[in-house]
Amino acid sequence: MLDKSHKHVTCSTCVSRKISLFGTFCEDELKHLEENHACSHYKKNQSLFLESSFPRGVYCLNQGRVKIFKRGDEGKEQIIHIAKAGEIIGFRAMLSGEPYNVSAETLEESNICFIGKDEFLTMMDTNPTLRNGIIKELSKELADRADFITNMAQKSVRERLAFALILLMKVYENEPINLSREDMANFVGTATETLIRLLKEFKEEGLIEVQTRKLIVLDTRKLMEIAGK
Amino acid sequence: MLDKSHKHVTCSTCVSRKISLFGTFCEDELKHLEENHACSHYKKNQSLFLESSFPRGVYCLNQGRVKIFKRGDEGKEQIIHIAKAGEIIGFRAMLSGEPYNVSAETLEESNICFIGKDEFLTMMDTNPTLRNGIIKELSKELADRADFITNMAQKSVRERLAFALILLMKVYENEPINLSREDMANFVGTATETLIRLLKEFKEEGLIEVQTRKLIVLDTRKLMEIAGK
DNA sequence: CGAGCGATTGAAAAGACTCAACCACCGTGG
DNA sequence: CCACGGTGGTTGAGTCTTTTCAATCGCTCG
Repeated sequence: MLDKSHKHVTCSTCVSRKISLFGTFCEDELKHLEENHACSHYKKNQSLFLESSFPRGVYCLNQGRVKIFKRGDEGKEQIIHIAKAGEIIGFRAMLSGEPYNVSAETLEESNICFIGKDEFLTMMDTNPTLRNGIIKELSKELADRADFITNMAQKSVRERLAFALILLMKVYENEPINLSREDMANFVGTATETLIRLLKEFKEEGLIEVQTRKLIVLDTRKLMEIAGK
Repeated sequence: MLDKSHKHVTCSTCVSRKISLFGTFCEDELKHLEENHACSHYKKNQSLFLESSFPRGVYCLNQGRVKIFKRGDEGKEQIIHIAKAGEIIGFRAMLSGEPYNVSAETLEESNICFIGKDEFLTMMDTNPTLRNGIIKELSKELADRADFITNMAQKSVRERLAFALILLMKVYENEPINLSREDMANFVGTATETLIRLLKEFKEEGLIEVQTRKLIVLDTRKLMEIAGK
């Protein structure tokens, strides 16, 4: 595993380059970024940052998946988002000037680069495209969260699970969805037992296929119907 | 009411000036803004914009209160936010480049100024303070919504109501909270009947005082305890 | 004064949660 | 190589919260 932890990804070839906010960087900017970031390997279930601590920079997820969550009163996690390769993590708190409001933890082995606060803010100041990209990103997420709130408030657990599975398909792209039942329950916002019972129903209805932890969606259309609008 | 509708508020004296994102504007900017906005009077329950329509500018709430909400599958409203005097409304969708994801409607008579899209975007481009203020605002709201989601997912209706009342105290400042039971239920995310029963409990416990529609919080501390962290 | 809408109450049903027990798989150490 | 322990997954039963539906009340506005 040590060799993996030293795996070096140049910013020019990094996935985030293609997908993310850094997509429009020119050669010079890339070179600069290259020199000012630290890439490291994370094991499964490693923490990137904790709620209420102070941001020192942003994380660029090159490979792997990361859950963004918040703990409720009784310590139960509510997963707000699951980030996949190419996403930049943790810039919201940094831009708000407040401590983190959520925690982030890897769901699997991951390669993640760290870009310091000053570095990132300077880039934002000097690169209007990046800046606008970030503003757009923030606004879109705000819209997503309004949807999330409405779903939570008005949909049944069954509907929310169907919705969550559709979201998870995008997170896992062509791979099977691979999440612990507890994490999945904490994403849907329900008890683990309830989640398991509903997965069983979906399986019996032929909507999904389950192998232990792994889960494949068979009938997206039907799931969408269940999920509602 | 016609005279009211012609009430003219200069940008220099507008409440939004003091509170909002425009707080740092210099004389020139204010003069410019003054010339390029349209101020109008809204009656109660008038719509500012509808979900899925396209933004043409932003609204500056000078006087009154506005609910920002989204309709779920069955048409039930989920209130995401209640804006009070001084807030700027509707810039998220404008910045995301997508149609509105929520609707906005006055809860009472209001004075609201409209600033066109180009106008607003130009201001953002030329005024870094405004720009940073907006970025900060977006980030903070994102954090608030993560809290909102977690509350919805994990708290009981009773806890959520307590929490909502505390938020509403801030929205209504020193005035009594004045919302229809239905709106309040749609803010808390519950059925109207459930909301009414819980309000009755709170009244019996001496936490609030109720006069028909109007509601005064008597024991904030206790409510906070009920609301939890 | 009457219509109508919002507020309120009651009763029953449904959905989801909790708790407790049990199972199955996996890696470890003997 | 196998027994062991532990974690995560699963099931069942009972309980509680919340919703739903139906009916009533009461105020306000024509």
